[in-house]
Amino acid sequence: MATLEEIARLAKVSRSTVSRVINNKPRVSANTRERVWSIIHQTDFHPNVAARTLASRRSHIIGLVMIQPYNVVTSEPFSAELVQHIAATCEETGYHLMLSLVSTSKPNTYGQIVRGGYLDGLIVYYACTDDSFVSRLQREKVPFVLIGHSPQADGIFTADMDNSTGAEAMARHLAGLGYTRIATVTGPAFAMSSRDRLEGFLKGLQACGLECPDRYIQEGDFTEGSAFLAMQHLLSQDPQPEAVFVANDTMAVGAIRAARMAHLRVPEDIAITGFDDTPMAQISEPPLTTVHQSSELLGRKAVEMLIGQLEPDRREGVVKQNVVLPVDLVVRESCGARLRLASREVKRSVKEVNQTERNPFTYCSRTR
Amino acid sequence: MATLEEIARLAKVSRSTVSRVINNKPRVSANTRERVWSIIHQTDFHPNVAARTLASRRSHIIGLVMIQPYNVVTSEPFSAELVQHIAATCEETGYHLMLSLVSTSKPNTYGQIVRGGYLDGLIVYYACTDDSFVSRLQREKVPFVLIGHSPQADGIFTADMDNSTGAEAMARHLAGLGYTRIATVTGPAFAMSSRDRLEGFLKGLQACGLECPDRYIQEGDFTEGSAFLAMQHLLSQDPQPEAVFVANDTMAVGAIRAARMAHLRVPEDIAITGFDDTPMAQISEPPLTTVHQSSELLGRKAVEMLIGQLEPDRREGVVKQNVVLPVDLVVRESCGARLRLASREVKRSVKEVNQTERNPFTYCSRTR
DNA sequence: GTATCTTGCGGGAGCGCTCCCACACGCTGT
DNA sequence: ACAGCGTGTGGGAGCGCTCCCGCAAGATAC
Repeated sequence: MATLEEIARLAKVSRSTVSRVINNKPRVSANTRERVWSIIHQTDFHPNVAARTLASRRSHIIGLVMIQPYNVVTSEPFSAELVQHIAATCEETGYHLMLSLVSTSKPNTYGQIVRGGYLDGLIVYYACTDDSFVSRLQREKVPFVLIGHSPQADGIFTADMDNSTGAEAMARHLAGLGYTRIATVTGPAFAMSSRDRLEGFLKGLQACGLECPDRYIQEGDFTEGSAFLAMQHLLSQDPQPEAVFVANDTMAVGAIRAARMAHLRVPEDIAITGFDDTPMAQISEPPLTTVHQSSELLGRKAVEMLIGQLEPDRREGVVKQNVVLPVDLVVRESCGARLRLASREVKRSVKEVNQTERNPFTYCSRTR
Repeated sequence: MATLEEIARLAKVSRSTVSRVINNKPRVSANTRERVWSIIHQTDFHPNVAARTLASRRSHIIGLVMIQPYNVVTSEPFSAELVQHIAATCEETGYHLMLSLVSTSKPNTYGQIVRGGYLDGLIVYYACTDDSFVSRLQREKVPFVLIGHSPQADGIFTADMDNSTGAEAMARHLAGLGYTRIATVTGPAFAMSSRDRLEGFLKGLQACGLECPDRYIQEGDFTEGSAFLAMQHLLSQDPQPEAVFVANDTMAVGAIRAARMAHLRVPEDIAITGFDDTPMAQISEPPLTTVHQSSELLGRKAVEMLIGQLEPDRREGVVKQNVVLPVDLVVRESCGARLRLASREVKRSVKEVNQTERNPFTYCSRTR
């Protein structure tokens, strides 16, 4: 494989000049520049990345760290899509993406990944609330962006979906339809997103003058099976809930299955809603009312924020440290209007609170 | 960040000795070895990867190349899982994984990815039948493993699921249940796996003395929507098929939806089967009879085969060039026994052909 | 006319490793 | 006694780049 030296020889210039041409640096005459490029193309020359990295201390590689087993790519379609979009955005911006699965069971991978010094920065997809990894990155001043957020988020860059507002919108939507006994199946407690969704949900209910007793709150782990069990618990309560906000689509499908098994019709006998708007939400029977979040937006934003740190002059506009991306409520058939209509106060409250929203969400009916 | 030099100074030895210790080379006294390791641990030293790569010409990074848009991670859960397992296996074997999405629209990424010379090898996840990328790798003698297979597969390493045998088993299973008018919704024609599945399906029918007229063969593109339309075409045929072999689970769900819309019950009025055994297959109503393939097995095998090429002495046993991994027929509720029983000849044929199988598949009833 | 600046280019010194060779030392064999 | 060998260690060259400095030649200023 060719080297800079060789290209220089062929173009009858020096190594330095070839380097300047390749890196688009000034102080090369148009003539020389063209001659060098032509040789480069002829020989299909690509500079050796290792040498370049060693000399310049920039690898143009960013690492995507996913904590295992929580972020198992496959466990939720949203993660899979996210990876996809992060990879695509990297490719577009001239970076390469290194995929690192960090196991919570053997945390020694930190050194391997970070200290080798060939990653320009990291995107950390960190569902957990524990954050020794994150605080270490912060201490060692490694450039990184956290997907999600952290309790002590001062000084770190984060990009997150607005889980809280999404859940809040859903609670208000259900209240607005006239449901009063509204339960929830949450995600696992260690996940920040679970907490946010629960918090938003409760806040939304409260804004509508409704309450959610503890027995109406069941924890799942984002898998279909866990929701099946959680739902059975909810259905055994007296009185039974009229609507259930399930913290993701996969689990919502499990909840529907449990409802069916108890001979309940959805949405006539019980309303069930999801979160994520995965393809499954459309296919499910009935199609799920859910909260749409854009993995593309999140992925792009995260990469953009990281590159903003790495290349200050490439930064477009002001970069916020903590970005929260808007979500959309998507109304489908899995919850219908209650026969008994919502009380006047609730309606007013729904309307009112919606108007004073910081992160405005749009109601859109996406049916297939 | 520390360097070898510094460690050497602290341990009162030379750079060379530290290097020998780190790389586990012989000719270092136990005493020195221990002293050096202790310093390394104390300082949390990790050798600079770029320098190492430059000097040794081995990066311990392998690239996973996925052709876009066909291999969109998200489009099928199987791909997402595969990526996951490849990444995990790399991590375990001391390699790192670089994720490269190659767009078919701008094929110039080849140089970027391969010619930079910092990838030890590639795993190419290449669903397409076109293979300019592959033949170029072969020409330039880049070590790689192809997931799937290629028409001119001589001299290249491939790992693939036994799509053909899986589809064949499914055809025989349906025939054995007494169905005679069996149709299929195929995957896109450009994908090798689509072709293999169709081929195996037809072969299986033939072995049972059944035929599949062209109008019973509809092409989909592995998405739910495409199968919905394809199924509507099939249902408009006269006579209607009694059973439909759909080339993946996602599409099978779409086919069921179309059947329902035509007021047909599954499996009573029409049997529908899938392929892949994704989580959806269990959740679907009714649960899908499908073909299980292990993304873990495939991912591990591919990495293993690549490392076998990169490090001949690490190779365990004989390495086959073209590995075909077995699949399992999984019987669930989406196809039942036909009222009219299978003819004696068909039964005999099913039994007979199953016994002479090269890649034995197991029948297992996985119900939830 | 000399002094100063600009533009275009070349050469040298690294970046932090690996790998080869040299060399000192203790051991065995004749 | 000395050659021959294996073992532990150090030093130098080099991997293929980038980046700094130096220098020639022309342009501009006084």
